[in-house]
Amino acid sequence: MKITLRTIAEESGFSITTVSRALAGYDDVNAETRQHIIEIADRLGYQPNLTARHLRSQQTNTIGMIIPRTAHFSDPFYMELLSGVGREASEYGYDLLLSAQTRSEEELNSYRRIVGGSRVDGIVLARVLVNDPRIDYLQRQRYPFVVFGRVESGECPSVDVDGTAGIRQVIAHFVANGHRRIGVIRSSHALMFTGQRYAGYVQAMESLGLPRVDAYEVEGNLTQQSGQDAAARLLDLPEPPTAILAFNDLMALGAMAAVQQRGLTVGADVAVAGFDDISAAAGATPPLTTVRQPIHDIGSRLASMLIRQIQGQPLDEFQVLVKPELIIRASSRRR
Amino acid sequence: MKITLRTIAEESGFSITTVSRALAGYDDVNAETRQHIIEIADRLGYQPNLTARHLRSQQTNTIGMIIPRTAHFSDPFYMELLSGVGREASEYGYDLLLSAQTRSEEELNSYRRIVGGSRVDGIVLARVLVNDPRIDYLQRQRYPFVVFGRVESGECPSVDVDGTAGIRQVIAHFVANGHRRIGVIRSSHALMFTGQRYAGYVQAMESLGLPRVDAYEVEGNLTQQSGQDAAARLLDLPEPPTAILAFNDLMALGAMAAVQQRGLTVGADVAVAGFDDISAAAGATPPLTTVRQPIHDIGSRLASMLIRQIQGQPLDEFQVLVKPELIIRASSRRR
DNA sequence: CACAACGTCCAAAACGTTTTGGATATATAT
DNA sequence: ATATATATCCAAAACGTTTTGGACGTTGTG
Repeated sequence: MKITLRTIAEESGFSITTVSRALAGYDDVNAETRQHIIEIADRLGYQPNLTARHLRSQQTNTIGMIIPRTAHFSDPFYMELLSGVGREASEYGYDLLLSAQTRSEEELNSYRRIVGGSRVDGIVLARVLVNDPRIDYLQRQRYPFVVFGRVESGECPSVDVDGTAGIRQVIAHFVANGHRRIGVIRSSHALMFTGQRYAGYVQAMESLGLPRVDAYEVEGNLTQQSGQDAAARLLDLPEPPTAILAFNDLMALGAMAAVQQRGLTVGADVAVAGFDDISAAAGATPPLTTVRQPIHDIGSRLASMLIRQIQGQPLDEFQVLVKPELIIRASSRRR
Repeated sequence: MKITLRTIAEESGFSITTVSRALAGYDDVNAETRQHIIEIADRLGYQPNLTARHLRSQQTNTIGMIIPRTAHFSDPFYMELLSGVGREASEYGYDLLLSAQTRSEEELNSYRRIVGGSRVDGIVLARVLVNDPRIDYLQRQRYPFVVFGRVESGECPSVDVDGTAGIRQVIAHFVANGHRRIGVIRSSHALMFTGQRYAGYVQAMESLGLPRVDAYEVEGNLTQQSGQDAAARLLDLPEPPTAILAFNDLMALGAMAAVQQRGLTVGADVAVAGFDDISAAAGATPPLTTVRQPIHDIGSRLASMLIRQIQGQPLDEFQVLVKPELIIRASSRRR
């Protein structure tokens, strides 16, 4: 049988109100009464019904994250982000509600359902699109949210990594190692960060006086398989690139596989670099050169920004820009 | 302003009841009326308040997972499990509530809070302890739950991997490769699976006629660092083992680091093997020999068992035992 | 003595749903 | 004509909590 406030009220002879207030620590209840009530609550193992509390108080002490189906649930990027968000949320006593999409067209519906349904107090958004309907929606609803990435229009709290600077460093590193034919596996231009990283590529090539060859530019969808396919196309060119830069690590790992499949040696024959520094990057064979974004820390940061916002506290920084760090490993070093 | 059933009721001139029933698809509402109500609901962008619905219907369409603080939130084991559970839950239209512990003594309190507070409809449990208070609690509460692992007493739906058989295979593999001095980095005996894996070790050593040396047996706490420390102790012995078996991959990776730190070559000088086959295992240098448990699939399986149980459907299998597979990679191959 | 202040308590409303048990009017069967 | 079935609707209760606004008796102050 469920133990509710009513049970304790009946057991103790006081009203539901008094029981509630006694347990909540209000000071308009006699010390003895409180003692008595607490004792009964403990004995019966009372646990407040959180759903009822949430309904009444209109907040859930929960933050939400929606994982797009396109990203396959086990995408390490999301996993690391999740881990950072979850860790920090727990620090504030918040739970984390995860919702995964079955179909990507329905992604916005998920937001409507969760947000409109007051399931959570705020939302963490990642992988922003160029005209992201989710952001429009959340802004119109005046719903608390934070963004991993940059948002063109309007103000919203965000943490972003300077992808332009990151990619410039990679190209400079390639060129310093004597590479001139540089292939790039970029992501879809629908994604916000693609533009930034692509700008880094363009700037670096121009400032280093290298021509951009159309055939050296291919697109992947951020998965390892797509990286492998894209790299295969590059390597099949009559004059293939000697260095390949992928816009994320997963695609870079795929590219390494493609290189190795052709009997070439990553590093010696073809340099490969990625972006993210997911944990698999350091462990790869050979270890992958990459631009580190501290995803876990960014997740924590986002969670704390979101929760402060929910609680109406002022944010010390509104839009944070993190400098990424180039991590040079064997995948881009000539022997 | 919040759009509720009341708003639509006022706007349409019908009662809250009728609006609710119209939207829910009951057939005791006139077709025209329903049309009208749906039209208004769409126009206003009505989203049912899920908290209220949950309170009234006494179910949340959510399953829970509590991540112990001891496991560091980003433990790849939990991440893969999570990914499997989340994927399958979304297939059934369930969300996933994650709660992380700030302090491990409070873990049981978390269960009390979430379960007693009716926050979720059921719970997935992992890393079972030998006399696990969580299981006692959930059984007493008659709360739906499923377990990754084995439970000594009582019946509860579970999926487990035959750790005994897995470890036996590893030892047999070591011995077939000529190893006789085998070190083992085991986990705490407080964990249920430790007993099973340890039994595999004992059985294999006995059946192969090898003596068990106390000094070759050390304990770690499943983290990479502890594996490294434990392996260091083994390697510092006057007659160090030539093969090291860790009870999970993270510790095995730590052990590889310890071996390499001493200037020895993993595989050639010291063989290393782990258990789990987390994704980092294949990518490690050298790739790690390990016993694969299909964690992601097990997660999916658990989620579907749990949800069927919640929905009162019969389970086709109550206690599933998965045969693990030995994956031989370079970390245990002599050159 | 009157009045205010204080300490302790509680009934009722509210949060937004879903479900129960009819009410009412119309159509059909006897 | 009456009785019965059917179609459509709704008021009220319920889920379990928190908060509001005040009741009531006691104590202190002038």
